Amino acid sequence: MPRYQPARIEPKWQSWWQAHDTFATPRLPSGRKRYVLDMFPYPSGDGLHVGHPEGYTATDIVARFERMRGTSVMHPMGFDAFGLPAEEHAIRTGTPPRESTARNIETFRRQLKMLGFSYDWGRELATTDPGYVRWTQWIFLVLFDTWFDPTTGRGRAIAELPIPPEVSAAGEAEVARHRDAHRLAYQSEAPVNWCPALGTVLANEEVIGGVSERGGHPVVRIPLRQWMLRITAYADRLEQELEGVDWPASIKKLQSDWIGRSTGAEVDFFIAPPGAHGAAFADWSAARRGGGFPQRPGHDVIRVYTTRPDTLYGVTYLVVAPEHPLVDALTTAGQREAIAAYREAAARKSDLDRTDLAKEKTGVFTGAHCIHPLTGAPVPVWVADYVLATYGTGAIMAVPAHDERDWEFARTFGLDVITVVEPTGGHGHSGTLFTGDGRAIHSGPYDGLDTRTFIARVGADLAATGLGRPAVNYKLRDWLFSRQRFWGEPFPILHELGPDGQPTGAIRALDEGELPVRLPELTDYRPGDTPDPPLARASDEWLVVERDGRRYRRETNTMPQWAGSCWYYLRFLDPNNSDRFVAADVERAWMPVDLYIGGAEHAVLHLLYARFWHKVLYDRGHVSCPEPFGRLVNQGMILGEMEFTGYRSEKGGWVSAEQRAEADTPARVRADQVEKQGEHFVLRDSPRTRVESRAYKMSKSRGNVVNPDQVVRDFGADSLRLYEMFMGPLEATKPWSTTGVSGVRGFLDRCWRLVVDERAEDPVLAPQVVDDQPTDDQLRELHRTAHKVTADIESLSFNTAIARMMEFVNVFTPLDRRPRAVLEPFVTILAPFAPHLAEELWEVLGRPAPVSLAAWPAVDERWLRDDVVEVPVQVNGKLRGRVTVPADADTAALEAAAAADPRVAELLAGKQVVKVVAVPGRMVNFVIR
RNA sequence: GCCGGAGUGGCGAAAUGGCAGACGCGACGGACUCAAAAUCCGUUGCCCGCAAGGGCGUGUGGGUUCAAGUCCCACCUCCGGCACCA
Repeated sequence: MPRYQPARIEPKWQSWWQAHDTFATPRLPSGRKRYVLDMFPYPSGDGLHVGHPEGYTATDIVARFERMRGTSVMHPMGFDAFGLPAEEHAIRTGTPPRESTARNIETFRRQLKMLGFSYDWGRELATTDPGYVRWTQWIFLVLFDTWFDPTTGRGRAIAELPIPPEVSAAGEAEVARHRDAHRLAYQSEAPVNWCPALGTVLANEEVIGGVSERGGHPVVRIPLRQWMLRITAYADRLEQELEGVDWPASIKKLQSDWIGRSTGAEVDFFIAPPGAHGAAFADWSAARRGGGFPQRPGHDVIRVYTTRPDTLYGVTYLVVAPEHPLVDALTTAGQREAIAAYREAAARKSDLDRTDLAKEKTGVFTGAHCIHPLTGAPVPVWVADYVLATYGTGAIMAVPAHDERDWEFARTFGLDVITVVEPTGGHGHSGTLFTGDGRAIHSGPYDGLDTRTFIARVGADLAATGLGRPAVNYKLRDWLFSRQRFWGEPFPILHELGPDGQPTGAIRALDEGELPVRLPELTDYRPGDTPDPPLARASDEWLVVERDGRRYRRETNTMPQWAGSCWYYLRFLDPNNSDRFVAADVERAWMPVDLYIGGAEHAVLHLLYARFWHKVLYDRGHVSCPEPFGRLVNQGMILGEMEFTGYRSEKGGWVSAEQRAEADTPARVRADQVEKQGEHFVLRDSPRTRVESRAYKMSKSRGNVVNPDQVVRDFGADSLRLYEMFMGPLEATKPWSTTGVSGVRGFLDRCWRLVVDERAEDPVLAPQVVDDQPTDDQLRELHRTAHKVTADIESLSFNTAIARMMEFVNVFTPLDRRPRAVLEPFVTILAPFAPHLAEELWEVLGRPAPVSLAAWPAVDERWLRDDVVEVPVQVNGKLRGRVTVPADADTAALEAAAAADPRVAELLAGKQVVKVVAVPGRMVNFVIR
């Protein structure tokens, strides 16, 4: 019976922990605190994937380790439960999303408990809980009540927004409009991918080649009223405050690139009226000289944004985006038809397709010209979709000699190229592409200036003459925050209805006390014929409300899935608080998160959105720190098992992998049918046939998905945990290997036999476990293991920590007398990694449960030092011998001992020793001639 | 195209500029067994050699250094991300 049986001991200790509330966290920490957080999962219908336990085991080891060291540990888990799959399942089957979500959560919870994670389950939450939604909506109201004050760089209450006199003079409604236009949560008409055939709005990634991914129906981009969050106001802080957080440099860079700050200038180009434009331009420039550069461009100019105002003299044409508001006004009669056709084609393409077709530039001449602000020369205006309406001003000045895109466009359409920058130290050939910095030529008064000086000077000159101004732009766009979907948080917003039952355009926020706004009961989740969200079909009972004698219609969009995950780390601290989203003292005591582990797929969006919300809450005084996440680590992906793939021709014969043709079909080859030959694997029976070897991402279609339930059944939860940590570095991508799991299981079996008598009927101590005083060597082994494992957990190097424990077991397994005084501390070291086994061994050793809260062994430095060390002796850098010397032997002693080694002496005989390098405790090298 | 990351035994991997391959898998040999499994012990980078020993070896080519998997330069391959942001 007492073989190591995870199926018996794992459920036993899971129930014990649950019954004893072993991992319950107090409201406030005492002493040192650690907030150890996992990115919570979306509870999909497929259940847990082996990728989940990787990060979860890593944090669990850290949490358990810290607890054993007396740290107050916050280690919660919950579910990111709103989202599309549940809704699509509902459309297919009619099951309400709330039901399928509840079922999926149950599965996830069971699986997470089965793996023995030490979460405080009393803090579990789901983003779909009404008690959670309430506060998500409350935070939305905070965003709605906040404007960004550029003078202080902070968000402030909307009541503090200065109202210009002309606005207050225009009346109450105008003041409201002014406020609405400055809120961090605002409405705008943004283009969306609308698929009439499917009756739904699609995400960009659901549109391929202008048609829907599912069904291949045409998709058009239509403007639709949307909720936006003004994340761009925080762009600078989101970028700059990355400096203070302990994140991988690559993730910081990813975020910084995503924010994409660029500096340059905006310049206005006067639109030449047909006919005599000279005089009009002169008047216009004179007016600008006096009046300055207007805040918003009038209808008489095209405003462009450029990062290279030093190339102004090289402008040969302008381009406006197809959606640019002035296109109609610009287009001449002769070009009207061509422009209309072009714009319609552009509307059919998603942003993704536009960029996909990057090779071939397209565009149409509008027939209009602008006047170059510095030279007065006419410049043709084109419409082309290589210019994005959503970036900068939606219009550019084209400098084909110094911009690759403009260069390609100009070559396609035979437009002029004027060289105005030449590389410093050489002269560029006129009419070629040069995008680097250099020295100005053909640039009037600026000739000879280097690029940087030119940019500064022309910026000042443009500002002085009212023709332009320095400007900053971001790739980051405001966050499109509404979805035309059912399964998300409703907005706590009402739209006022006029006497005719139509919206007046006025909106009002619900009071805090009215939250949460619950989702209405619907029987049908299907999309309709219009882009109206499903909630628009709710009964009037839900939809229409009266407040203060006025009628309102509820907002029928819902929030995107990101909303719930933007602040869950705060709610975990105080999940049942019904007065506040988190109590202030609790927040101050636990925040920020000390260790945050999750997949790299959230490197940009989730982390950026959460940081944005956090900063707004910080500005408004609701949280105490500006950044939510201190140390961030991305676990790597776990791939399927390594596969060998051969190729067969149509006739059925093998084709070597490097010669395969399109028509050849791949075939799985078993590992025992191949062998390595040089760089490649070949078929054993046909050594000239190469086969491909690699591991693939796990996917249902490939059939290489590993199911954690199955692994637990076959090997136990502790084996799964330990294997995932032993596979390699946490952050690396690594292939699954079933034999690897069984190897780790073998180690746990050996741990078991180290302590337990396998031949006895009951779990009793092995006869080898004795009360002997441990020897010095045994203590050395123990303390070194403890020392190494401690350091490795702190650096998240779990694979080497486990290797060290294996060495320990290898040392003690052959011993007939194993001192309890060494085994007991070892069991505590094992506990964070294989907690169920450790609890069972602890019990067999007769110690009071739980080992999970036992003290982590103290390391005695004394046992880390060696008395004697063996150092390598090199001659000319080649290893020629080893000598054993006292650990504290100095350079001279070391050199003498090395020279005395017979083999070394032989090699040195008759040679001239040019130099000796002796590093105490490490090595000796004789350089001879 | 741009930006990351990675290339080390048959495989997963380890290695503050100082003995390359710890640890695990696999393989081979041995003990136990009627036998097998399990377990325990041993061997295992490649080549030459009976051995002692020697040579080669961390994607490729150069460089720095007494000493390079590790630092520098150039290149190749694979993986991931971004992709007309003016």
